[in-house]
Amino acid sequence: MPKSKYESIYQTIKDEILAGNYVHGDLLPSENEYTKRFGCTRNTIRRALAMLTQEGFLLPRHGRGVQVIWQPQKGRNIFSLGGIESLREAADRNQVSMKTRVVRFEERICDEKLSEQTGFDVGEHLLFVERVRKINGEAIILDTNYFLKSETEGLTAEIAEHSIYRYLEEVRGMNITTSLRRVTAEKAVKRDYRYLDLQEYDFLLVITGQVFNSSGVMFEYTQSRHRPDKVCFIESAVRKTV
Amino acid sequence: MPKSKYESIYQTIKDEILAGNYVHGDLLPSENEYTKRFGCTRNTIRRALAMLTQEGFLLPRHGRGVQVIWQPQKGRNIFSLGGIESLREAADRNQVSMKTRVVRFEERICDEKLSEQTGFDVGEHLLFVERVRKINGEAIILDTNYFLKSETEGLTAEIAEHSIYRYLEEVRGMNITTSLRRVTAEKAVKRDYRYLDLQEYDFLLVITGQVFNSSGVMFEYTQSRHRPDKVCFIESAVRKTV
DNA sequence: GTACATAACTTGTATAAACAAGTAGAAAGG
DNA sequence: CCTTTCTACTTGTTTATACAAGTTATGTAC
Repeated sequence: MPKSKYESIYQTIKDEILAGNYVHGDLLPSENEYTKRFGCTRNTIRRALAMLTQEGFLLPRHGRGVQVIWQPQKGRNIFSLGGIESLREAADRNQVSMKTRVVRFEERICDEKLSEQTGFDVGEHLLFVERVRKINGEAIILDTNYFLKSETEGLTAEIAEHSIYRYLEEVRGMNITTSLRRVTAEKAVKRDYRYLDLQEYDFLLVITGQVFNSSGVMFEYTQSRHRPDKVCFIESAVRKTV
Repeated sequence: MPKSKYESIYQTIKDEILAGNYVHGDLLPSENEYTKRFGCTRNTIRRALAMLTQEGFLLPRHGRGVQVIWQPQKGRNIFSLGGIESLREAADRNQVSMKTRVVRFEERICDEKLSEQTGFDVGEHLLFVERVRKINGEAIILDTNYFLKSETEGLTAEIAEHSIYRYLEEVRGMNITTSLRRVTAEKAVKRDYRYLDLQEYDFLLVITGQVFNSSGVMFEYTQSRHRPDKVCFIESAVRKTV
């Protein structure tokens, strides 16, 4: 449950947009109308609207109002880059069935080469998890995670089959706060061919990420390799008018 | 020049981080210290810091302070997905030489199929521009743009060789405000092989975008096809602590 | 009728202030 | 010496208010 006012207002308005209450180009109710409806100040409303703007739902226009520019995408499964969302959460939102198979689950000690790749310190004890994600029956995604061993005590392969994030957040009470992601395209390697239904494709869309918890330590390095026809990543940006 | 206080504070602090005044993990001065330094309220400081957090420079930690988590990347040219930045601007920032060659510059009328792809209305008069970008001598990027003809009167092939955005903003006084971007990986097609130095690669990292001006009309559809070894896109995200 | 001023909206920026909640170190107690 | 308590910090949320600036429609003067 959202704990703050602006978060619950954000969620409410977002739900209304996703439900199709507004068509592309419509103006939202004005900020003042929202203050009456939600019983709060303009600041709080503006904060919620700013989040939705950041995510590409809205286009505020000085003096006129706030326009809804969201339109549902079709064809590919959409994973928004705009927020930290686990694959499980994204799959639920896209209403697709996702099955996870853990193919490797072992402890590793970070060496020079791995440190270069992941950003962990040499000698650090890591938990290495490799998972295949089946979406609607097809093996589409190969997920590789390195977790800081010390922060993931109690994590089992069985839990990894479901949602690791849910475990870390709900059971261990960890707060995942910030992540940095890089998007690249890469040639398929042996492991991709071995585990994924690549069809005619010999390349993958790769999302690499470092995740920080609220203690400020980087506790996860992730690589997510996607068959390119089934996914796309969306992002919105707001240019500072110079 | 930044017109608002929070923008100039944002720029000042960002410059200090990029200049290397703080190393990975350092705490920034507290918000209260910044209010004294910049002579403004905490809200204004927080707004500037929020932007830097959004871009992945900072990790604020409740009760402790704001940690700098930025570290310079190496290897690939980085194009941040976090802001609307033209290729020319990104190239300047990465200090690489970029040459642009216009290979097509013609008027088109939007038909059914093009409308499906770009989101423009059928019958709309469009300006179609195709450009090859050479970075450090290699043809790396194939750029395809469809502009609303009515909004780009006076645009010539010669201007397109430089920066279209600079022209639109400085000469035509247009404000580019919001863009929606999709990231995918796609198989190379004939035109890619014809115009780009693809080397052994047979696929591309593709960024597709719709750009809205401050009048709220979508006035540009962009597709940018990149040889995958030379670029990567980075993005930061902040998870709402549930 | 057309042009211009005006009024009533809208969003954008900034200040000021209060309290909540997390952190860390000093002080006090055993 | 160790533990607990308190205090002084930090960031996080929210209210209230004021004014700036862009848009639109209305009404007035010509």
